Amino acid sequence: MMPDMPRSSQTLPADFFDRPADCVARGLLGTHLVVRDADGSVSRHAVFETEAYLGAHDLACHGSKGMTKRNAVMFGPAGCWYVYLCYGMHWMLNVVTGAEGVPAAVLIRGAGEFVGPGRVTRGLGIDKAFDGAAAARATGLWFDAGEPISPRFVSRTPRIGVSYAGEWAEKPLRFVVDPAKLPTMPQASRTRRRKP
DNA sequence: GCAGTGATCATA
DNA sequence: ATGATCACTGCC
Repeated sequence: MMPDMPRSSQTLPADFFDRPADCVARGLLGTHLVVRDADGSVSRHAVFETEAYLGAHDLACHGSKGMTKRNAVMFGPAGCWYVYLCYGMHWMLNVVTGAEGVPAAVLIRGAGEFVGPGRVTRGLGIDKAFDGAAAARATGLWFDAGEPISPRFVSRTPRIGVSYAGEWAEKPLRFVVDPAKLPTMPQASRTRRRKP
């Protein structure tokens, strides 16, 4: 290991993702999504919102319908990108988790200035070209470790847009770094409501 | 509140 | 070949 490499620039290894998706989704909060553009410049975006899709038994997970051409990478090794088009317009960025054969992944819903999964990919120029690639420096899109986020700043809610999934729609598998709970980041002007 | 948008998948 | 279905966003 490089002796002077700061922790914040350590690339998350593939085995970071070889865990249940909810563990990975929680663990990704506070890490940095890093993208290298064509000109070699690199930008970093702190992850603040994720969702876990647990596997074949999770009725909100694409993998619960069996393997198709679209979702095949979910069944592959952990640490690969799963990117698909939603509603004909929005690319969804996921990272595959867990053992091979288990169709699980984590959706990146918010990072840096980008609020919402479609805005993350649009802002970072991510599309189908990354589908199936490894989350690693070599592919130009990866995660670096960041400052760990204390549990007191993390909220869990049901996942967005999966109401078709029965009881699975209600499971608290969305993870959010709640800006209202962060003492170091003044958010008052953004969150304050107009007085009646 | 709801239209836009097009790949994907099941059905035939 | 056809139709339903979307892990969403932006404007009404």
